[in-house]
Amino acid sequence: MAPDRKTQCLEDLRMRILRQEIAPGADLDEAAICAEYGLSRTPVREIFQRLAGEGYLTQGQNRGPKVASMDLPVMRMFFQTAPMIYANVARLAAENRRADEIAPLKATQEEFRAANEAGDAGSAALLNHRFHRQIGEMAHNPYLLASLNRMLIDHTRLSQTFYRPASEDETARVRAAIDHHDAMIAAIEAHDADGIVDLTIEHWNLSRDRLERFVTPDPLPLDVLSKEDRANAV
Amino acid sequence: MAPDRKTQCLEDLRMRILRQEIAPGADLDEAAICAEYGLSRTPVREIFQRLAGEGYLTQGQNRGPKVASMDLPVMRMFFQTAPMIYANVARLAAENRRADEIAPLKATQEEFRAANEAGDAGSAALLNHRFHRQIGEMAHNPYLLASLNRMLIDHTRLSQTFYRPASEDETARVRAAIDHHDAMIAAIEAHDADGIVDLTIEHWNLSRDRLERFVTPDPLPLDVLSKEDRANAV
DNA sequence: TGAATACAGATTGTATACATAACGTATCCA
DNA sequence: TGGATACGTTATGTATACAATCTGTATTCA
Repeated sequence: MAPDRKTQCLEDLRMRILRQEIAPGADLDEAAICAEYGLSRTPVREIFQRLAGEGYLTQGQNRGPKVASMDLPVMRMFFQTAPMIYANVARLAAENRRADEIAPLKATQEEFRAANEAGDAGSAALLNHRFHRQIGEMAHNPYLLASLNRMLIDHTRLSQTFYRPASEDETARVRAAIDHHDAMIAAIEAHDADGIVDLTIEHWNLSRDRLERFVTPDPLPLDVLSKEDRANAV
Repeated sequence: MAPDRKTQCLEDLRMRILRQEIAPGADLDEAAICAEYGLSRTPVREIFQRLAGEGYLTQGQNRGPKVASMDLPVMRMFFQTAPMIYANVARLAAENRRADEIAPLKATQEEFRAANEAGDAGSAALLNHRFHRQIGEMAHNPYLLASLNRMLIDHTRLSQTFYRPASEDETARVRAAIDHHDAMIAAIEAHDADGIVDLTIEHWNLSRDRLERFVTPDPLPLDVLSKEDRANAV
């Protein structure tokens, strides 16, 4: 069916951007995507418009779409803004959630847990994204949801770099994140607004630590490279 | 030129929605707009996509675009969320504004002042919108800007109902709002973050009072309608 | 040699024709 | 008379052809 291919294309692009399979700043080849999904230009361009509206892409005049960049000033804003948005969204979710929204959240969490146990880092990051987006929807606040969704795009893209196979230390952090999610579900279900704010801050701090650890890793030992090695290294 | 008509159409639609010339919840007639602006369906549909991304419209499957509605639950969220977003955006604007962004803001403010002095309520509301959007851009925070722009859409639409010719009392409030803007410009220019937060909260409180006054007006005097009048009134 | 310009190819924007799906209406049958 | 169904109309989605714009390259002239 035609609409299936279109939906497929839309979701694929979102996923490929979130997984950094298409890098920030890269521009998309309209013709190639048309060919890949067997769609004509019209629906593909519509998809681009939509993704631009969601913050995945940027579009210039007479210029192909580019994947939204993640430069330093924006990253600073990300770290500055995230806790406020996350905490407020979480509070509203606990206050305003509907009963029928709990089950889908739990389902996502189980998939998230399974992906982590299977060591599938890419899927885990995507499921983490879905988990937090679902909480965002439970807040029933369209204004904050707009911010949240944009933050999650960048958060997930950043995560791609560190959800990958890692040390024993990192596995412990992943386990902690999973536990946070479980506790957050319970708090939302119990309408515990204050509880989920604390949990969210804690969860954010964990995530921020991992991100910072990636951005500023331990420096290389100073004496590892001999003079010859450096000469060969270019 | 063709791109002119397209830009014109885009901006006209934004304006007509903000002024409530097209009511919340109303659906747009694609064919009529094509005819009105001499455009084919393709660019018009592109405009719809764009406006949907910005939050002016909502689009369903196999269903024409509708102007974003403003129902009670969303309005509650509006009042709950606005001060937080406005205050934080203002703070960031004071911290991050570039020198060349001050002049355009002042220009808008002068237009705003002129529109108010001319008694042009509709234009004043639109210029107020532009003023606050410019502050949003000066924050250089794409995440919060997404929230802010959505808030401003609804804020401006709500304003339409009360910027109209009013009592002496109301003119005083308009003057206060203008003064706030002047003070806000000065604070941003001086990088006075704390100052602009206070100003923004004050400005919001003024706006909120006017909105609440409109939503819950003074009740009619109980003894005005005689029994006969009431009989005729239905 | 260097810069400017003109051209060719590719990319993006627009118009139109066609396909498909939703909607209202009228007709038919129980 | 009530409801259901079939049909025609309208509206929405898609494909394709054409127009305009941009980009890189080669050629020309100072």
